[in-house]
Amino acid sequence: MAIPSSCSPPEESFDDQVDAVMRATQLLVAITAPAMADVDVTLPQFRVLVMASGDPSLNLRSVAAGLGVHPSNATRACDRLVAAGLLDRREDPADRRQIVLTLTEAGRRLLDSVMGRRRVAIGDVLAEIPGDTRAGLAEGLKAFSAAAARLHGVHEPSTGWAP
Amino acid sequence: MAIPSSCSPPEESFDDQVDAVMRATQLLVAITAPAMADVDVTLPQFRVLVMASGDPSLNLRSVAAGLGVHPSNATRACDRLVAAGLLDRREDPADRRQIVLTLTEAGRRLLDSVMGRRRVAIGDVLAEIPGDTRAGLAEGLKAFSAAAARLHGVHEPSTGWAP
DNA sequence: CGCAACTGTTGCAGGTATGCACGTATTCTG
DNA sequence: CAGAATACGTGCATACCTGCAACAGTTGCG
Repeated sequence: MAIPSSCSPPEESFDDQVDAVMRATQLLVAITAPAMADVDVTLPQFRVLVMASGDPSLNLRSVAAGLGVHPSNATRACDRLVAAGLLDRREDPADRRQIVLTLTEAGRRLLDSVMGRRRVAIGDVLAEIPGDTRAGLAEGLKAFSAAAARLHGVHEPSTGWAP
Repeated sequence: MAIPSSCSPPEESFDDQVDAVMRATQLLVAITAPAMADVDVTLPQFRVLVMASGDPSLNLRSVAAGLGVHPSNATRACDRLVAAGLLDRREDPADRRQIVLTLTEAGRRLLDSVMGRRRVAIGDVLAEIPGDTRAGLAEGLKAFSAAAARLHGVHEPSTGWAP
C-alpha cells in the first residue's frame, strides 16, 4: 500500500484518487461492454480469444490458468471455439503433449471488430475532454499501466474483460 | 468522434491516447477482477447487486434492461439472489405491478467486500506512481467520468463488470 | 528401461443463463 | 367501464460453465 504522505499540499487525498480510478473503471467498462453485445461468443470464450491474440504459443494449461477454471473446462471451451471456426489447434512439434492454440482469420476479425468498437466508444468520450487534461490523463494512464505490469507479472494477462 | 486537430504540437496523437486508455482499461480489469474470484455469485448476479446498490427503487424491468436480457431471465436471476439471502424483494406500494429490489445486509457486505479488495488493488498500483503524475491522472479520470456520464445517459448504469 | 510428472481428453453431474410463448395481476386510457 | 398497456411469473427447451474422477499419450529423470 505505502500511502504516500509526503505529497505537496494534499489538495486531493489519496483515497479520493483511488475513488476516481474506481469510478472511471466502472464507466470504462460500461462504455466498452456493449461492443461485445452482438457477438456470438460467451465471455469465457472471448477471454480465450484475447489470450490467443497475445500469446502465439498458447496451450490449454495456460487457458485454464488464465480463466481460473479446471483444465477440462478449458478443453471444452476451446472445442467450441474451434467448432465455431474462431480458433485453431495444432500439436506442438516440440512437445507433443501440448497443443498450440492460434486465432483463425475469423477469430482475428471478431476480435478486431470488438476492439474497434471499443476504440470508437472511448474516442467519443476522449474527444470531449480538453487537450491538456487529456494529455495528463494519457500520461497518467501510461504510468499506471507500467506500474501495474511491474507489480502483476510482466506479462499482462490480457483477460478480455467485458461483459 | 470529432477528433480535435487544433491541439498544440501533436506530441502525442489522439489515437495514441485512445490506445493508452484501452490498455489501461484492460489492466484495470485484470487487476480488479480477482476481487470477485472467491465470491459465490455469478457475473450477472453480481451486476444485479451493483445495480441494486445504485438504485434504491430497482425493479425487474430495469434489471432486464441493464443486463440486456429477456425479462424472464431477470426474474430468475433475482430469485437466486433472494434465495441466497443477498437481495430482498417487495411489492411497490405505489404500483403493485412492480417489485422493488433492495440489497440485504449480506448483499451489501458482499458488495463492500469486493469493492474493498478492488480498492486495495488499485491503491497498490497508484502508490507506485509519482505524486504529480498521479494528480494529473486523477484529474483526467474525473473529466473522463464526467464526459462519459454526459454522453451515455446521466445515470451511470453501474454495470458491475468483472470477470 | 521404468517410473514419475506433465498435458490433455472424456464421462458424469449439477447449476446457470438465455430466449420464447403464454398466462396473471395491475394500472392506464379513451 | 372496457380494452390496451405494463410488469411479472411459469413452463419449456437449449446451450454453456464448472468441478471431479478416471484415463491415455508424452516427456524427463534416475
